[in-house]
Formats: sequence, C-alpha cells, structure tokens
Amino acid sequence: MPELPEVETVKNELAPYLIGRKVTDVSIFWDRTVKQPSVDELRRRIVGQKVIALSRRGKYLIATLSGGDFLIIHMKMSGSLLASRDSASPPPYTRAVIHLDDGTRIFFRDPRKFGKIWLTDDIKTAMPELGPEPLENQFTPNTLMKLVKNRKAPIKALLTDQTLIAGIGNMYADEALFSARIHPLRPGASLTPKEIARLHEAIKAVLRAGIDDKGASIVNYYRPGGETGYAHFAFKVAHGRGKKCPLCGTPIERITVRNRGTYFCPRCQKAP
DNA sequence: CCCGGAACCTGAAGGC
DNA sequence: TGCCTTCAGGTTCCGG
Repeated sequence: MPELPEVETVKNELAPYLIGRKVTDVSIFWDRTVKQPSVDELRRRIVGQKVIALSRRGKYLIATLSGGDFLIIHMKMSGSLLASRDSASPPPYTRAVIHLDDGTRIFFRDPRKFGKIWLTDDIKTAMPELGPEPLENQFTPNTLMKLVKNRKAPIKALLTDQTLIAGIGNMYADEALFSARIHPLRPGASLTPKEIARLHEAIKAVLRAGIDDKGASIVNYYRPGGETGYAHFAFKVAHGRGKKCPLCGTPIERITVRNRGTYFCPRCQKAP
C-alpha cells in the first residue's frame, strides 16, 4: 500500500469530498476490515456525524468527526479510497462504502483484505506508538543518529520500522538508501555521521518528490479520483528488476531484507 | 529490548 | 492452455 506520500496524496485529494459532509450510512462487505468496534456499532455510531477534518499520521488516515469520534483507516498493502459522485456500482474488491449526505460515496477497495478501519474516540487504541514524522522539522540528522546508533539490524529494516520513523515503507526506503549510497544490509550502528546526514537528506527528498508526483502506482494504488500517481517513474532502484543503475549502469540487484524485496546498486551501495 | 520469520489475503505475471 | 512459483506500497505475533 500506500506509504507516506501516497497516504498524504489520498488525504489531500479526499478532503474536498469529505470535509463538512455528514455520514448517512456505511456498508461493510468484509467484516474483518472493521477492526473496532463491531460492524453494527460502527454503523450505529457513525451515522449522523459530520467530517470536521482529515489528517495523516504515518500511514494512517484520520477523519475527525463531529460526535467526538475518529474514523481511522489504514490501507495496508493494496487499499485505495475512491470517491464517486454518480451512481456507478462499487468497483471489484470493494470492502466498505461510506455514504455521504450529498450523495457521494467513498469506496474502500482492497484486493488483499489487509486494510483496516477503526471508529474510536481514543486514537491511541487504533494506532501504536509511532516515531517522528520524517518531513517535520523535529526530524533532524541527530534524531536519525540516535535511532540507529545502538542497533545492529539492517538499516533497511530500521527505516521501515514505524516505531522509529513514521511513514517510510519498502519503496521509499530503497530509494533513500540508494540516494545516500548506503547498502541496505549495513547495520544501523555502522553508519558514519556523514552517512547519517546523507540519509536524512535523502529521506526528506524522496518523500517530498513522492508527494509532488502524487504517489507511486506500481500495483493497486489509485488516487481518490481514480487517477494513478507518477512517483514510480522517478524511482531509481525500487522494483527495478532487470533495470540498470542510472548512475553507473550496473544491473540492479534484488535481495530479501525482513521478508521484503529490496533493490539496490551493488556498486554504488557497497556491501557491509 | 532486539531480531528474524511466519501469518494474514488475493491476484498478476512469468516459467515450463 | 494449465499449473506452479514468485512477487506485490504493511503490520502483528511468536519464538529465540
């Protein structure tokens, strides 16, 4: 699913459909999509509440509702939120539909059924403790150094650990490591201050570029209006099977780190 | 606490 | 055409 740039794009583009609207009904087609409370209670509680604000924390999308509740959505690997202002039937793999008082419907399309929805008056019950937002000023090179300096896990695994930094996923971790010329298997503690500085800058740059390009549409990611994003066209190594390094021409390699496909240039990113 | 791997799901794509 | 394997934007749980 969506990583930080994709969720940020969904938040920005969904807001005009949602803000100020009242929820008139909710349909759930796959019960386990609703994590909390029960499907029946969700429907009973949300109907009549107005959407006051839409925000993002890490990869979580948070709608603030007028009745004191929050509707929290995580799209996980394959989820999309699609807005429909006509009467078209829900697209395939729609797991939930939110009906609004102006006739708009929001489809939660999620082929792999990993996505989750919560309705709660306490955000903490839905979200675990998350690390800092990497695009906010509080995230400095020093922050990054403290997070990795005593860790021997591969830096790739640390970057995608949401309790350390919120919002970086598989693709943008690979892109940031390539940009900083750091091998994904380097233990966190082995990074030099210079490398930390490069990585910090690279994280911000790849995430900002991803947002500017409205997210990456490799598979299953669509923006609320149904359009794709463009960020994947700018990827240097992510999903780069069979491609060559844009800097040196060496074939991109794929390894597995924590069960996730990891792409890098074996020449620009020296092995540990 | 830290680390690695399996589990949760379904479909697309490529090899034979 | 089939069948089988691999791969896919994530998180959580379990064992060492």
